[in-house]
Amino acid sequence: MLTKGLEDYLELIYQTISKNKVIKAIDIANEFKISRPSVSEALIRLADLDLIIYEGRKGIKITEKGVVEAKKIINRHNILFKFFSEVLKIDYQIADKNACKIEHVIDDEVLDKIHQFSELYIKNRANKELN
Amino acid sequence: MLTKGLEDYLELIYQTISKNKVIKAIDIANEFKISRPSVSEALIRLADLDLIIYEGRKGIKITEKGVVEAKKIINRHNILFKFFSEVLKIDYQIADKNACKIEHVIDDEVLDKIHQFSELYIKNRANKELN
DNA sequence: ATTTATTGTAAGGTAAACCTAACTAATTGT
DNA sequence: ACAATTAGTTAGGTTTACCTTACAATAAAT
Repeated sequence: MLTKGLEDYLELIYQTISKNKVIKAIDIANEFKISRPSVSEALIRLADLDLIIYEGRKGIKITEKGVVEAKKIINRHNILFKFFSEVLKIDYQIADKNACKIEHVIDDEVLDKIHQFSELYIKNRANKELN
Repeated sequence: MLTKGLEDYLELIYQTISKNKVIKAIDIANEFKISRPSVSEALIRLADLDLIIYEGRKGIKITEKGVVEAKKIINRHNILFKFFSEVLKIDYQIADKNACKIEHVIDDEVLDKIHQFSELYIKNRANKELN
């Protein structure tokens, strides 16, 4: 299973590549304020798990499996972020920071309920405002 | 700062003592499925932080400071548990398990909002049912 | 084209939170 | 009372996720 750190790195890799940008090991080091050797190690681990293809300076590519995994993580993040910011009206930065921490520990069953609840709540609120 | 593990152990110590029961190192080991030496070490650490008074076989006592800290943790747990079980209608066991994990990472600001939201939501639902 | 700066790797270290095995002290059963 | 069991400690080991220092390879600047 993927650790919190690896999930974070994969998330950033996917998001960067999605924007047609290139991501390098040093970008991950800077983003998460960890050393270059630690990133090196983490990337090798992600490659061992077939989530990325890592060829050092030649670049970082994400695999099919990596995309699936990254999307799962981002989906968790987005559900939590939406609930925090739109339902609870929490400031974006704090909503994001907490989504980032909770996305690694919450069970799918709970996440699904939050998702359903959020959608319903936001829809109902919108209907109410029409009257 | 208290780590996840130490928070969990302190929580159990407080809850057990609150019920006028005696808690021993081995109870903590059994509850969390960790070894006796690991508990020994953790209790020394909690004592170093002035959260408990630990005298080996003579027993574990909780300090004023420990009570304050434990109550904070339990409060977080209860807020999350109530939200999960009463608002989201999640099964007790899963609600408890997730509260247990999230209580260690969530920010106070988010917790407060969840608390307010839960109370309001439950109250409104009760009023609706009266009509 | 060389020098300089940047990026990545290798080697080895640290701290946290666990572990096992072996020992000691205290409690319990007969 | 004393043997057996239980509880806690000591000593030393493992794993994970970091770190620093030093080096190698590539890219950029002059």
